[in-house]
Amino acid sequence: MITLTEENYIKAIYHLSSNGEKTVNTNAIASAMQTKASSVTDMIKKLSEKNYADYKKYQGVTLTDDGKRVAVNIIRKHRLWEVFLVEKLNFSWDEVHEVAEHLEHIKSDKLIDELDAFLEFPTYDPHGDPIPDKEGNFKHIEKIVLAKAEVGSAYKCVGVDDTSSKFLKYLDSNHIALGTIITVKHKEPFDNSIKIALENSEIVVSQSVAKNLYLKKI
Amino acid sequence: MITLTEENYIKAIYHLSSNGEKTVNTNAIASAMQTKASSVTDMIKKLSEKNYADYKKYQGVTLTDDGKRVAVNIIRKHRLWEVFLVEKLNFSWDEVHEVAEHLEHIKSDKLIDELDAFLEFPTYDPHGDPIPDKEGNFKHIEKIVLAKAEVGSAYKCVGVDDTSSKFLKYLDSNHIALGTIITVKHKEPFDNSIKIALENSEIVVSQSVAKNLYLKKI
DNA sequence: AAATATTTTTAGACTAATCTAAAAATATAT
DNA sequence: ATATATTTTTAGATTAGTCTAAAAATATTT
Ligand SMILES: [Mn+2]
Ligand SMILES: [Mn+2]
Ligand SMILES: [Mn+2]
Ligand SMILES: [Mn+2]
Repeated sequence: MITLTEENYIKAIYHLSSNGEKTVNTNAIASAMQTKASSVTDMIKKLSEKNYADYKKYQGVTLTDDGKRVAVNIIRKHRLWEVFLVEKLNFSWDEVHEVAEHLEHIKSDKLIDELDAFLEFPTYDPHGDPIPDKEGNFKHIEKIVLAKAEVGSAYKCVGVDDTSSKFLKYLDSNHIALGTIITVKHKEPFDNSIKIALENSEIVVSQSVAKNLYLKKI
Repeated sequence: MITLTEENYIKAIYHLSSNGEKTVNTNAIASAMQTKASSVTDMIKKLSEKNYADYKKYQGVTLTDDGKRVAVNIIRKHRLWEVFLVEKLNFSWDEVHEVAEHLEHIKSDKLIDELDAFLEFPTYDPHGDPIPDKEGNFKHIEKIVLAKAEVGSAYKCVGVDDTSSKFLKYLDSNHIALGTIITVKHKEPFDNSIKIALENSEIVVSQSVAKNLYLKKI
């Protein structure tokens, strides 16, 4: 039996290690989980005992194949529920994360497979993140961050790094959504702000915005 | 903050007291919750401190208005999710209970109100049980148990007492569902079995079946 | 290479929910 | 009314997850 808390730690480690590869520090996990390093040490010992993680004292932690499987499955559930909330229950993209954080822990294979079918097997969630299929496979989307885009080129908005309500509402109020076409007009060296052209307007976005918006060249 | 465990106890007390009226014993709760009496004592003390229950030592427990409100809200969520699972995700009525047992604890008013609307405000769940509305109101359905039905009369099947998978599958295999028309043919005094007529068949059901099937005279 | 700073782990304590075993209260039978 | 049985409560442990404070290991400066 795997507990809800273990699942959340495994998911955090997975995200911090960019897909289960590189080792993750205790402090990084503590800050991601909003807890203390001592709690993390206890938990990674447990995950290691249960064979979800490999861990050597003071050397950080990586997920085992079992651990990665668990992580990807929770991410699959999280993202499918997010699609459900937006597509069927009139949630906006800035409202779904918190609820999905809980729904992702409901344990029923039939539930999630039927939900997947009901939603017609979506491949991306409302934030542009790919949804793993039943076997855990998903394609890594080709994307760059706005901060690295080149002046003069046109891009399509395909995702966000920060999924906080604040950031998503900022995008809403500036008429930026997934699929929006953006042309980079000017990069200001002084503060790294960027002037971009949308369909009917030109706006200047700050460096923090530019680092959190994912684009694909078109 | 109310915990998942507290919610489950409150729901159990509500069901055992037939809608929060009469007092409920420690042992009854223990057996409903599949736990020990000593654990129940601890929990009802806590519920009492949090003002969800009234409790005097050795005298059993009743729910406060707050406790009843919590119970009805969980029941509303449980039954709405059951409808969702059957109507949208191809679950059968014997598969929904376990999953709904978990989904009922997801805390989001928007989620449940939008789900209610998405399902077009259903008034009964897949087992014939009424679904409380947002304010907690629901009508008590007029119904009798098959064991008390009169020979010669015709009834409509409107609910079940036992919602176990075993019983529901038994009904499926005998072509009895909500809405099925049943005519009582004979009551056997020897073992209290009952011969009933369905649309195209006559079957004999045992006393245990007769005590768990709810009917409405037509 | 030693001193200092940072990170990580340990030790010990706390809360929620559970358990077993024993004590206390209540109910039932003689 | 007394003895017996049943129910309920208490006392003391246990487990999961968390915390603070101190110790140990590792990393960074000088
Ligand atoms: Mn979560
Ligand atoms: Mn998402
Ligand atoms: Mn439950
Ligand atoms: Mn039901």
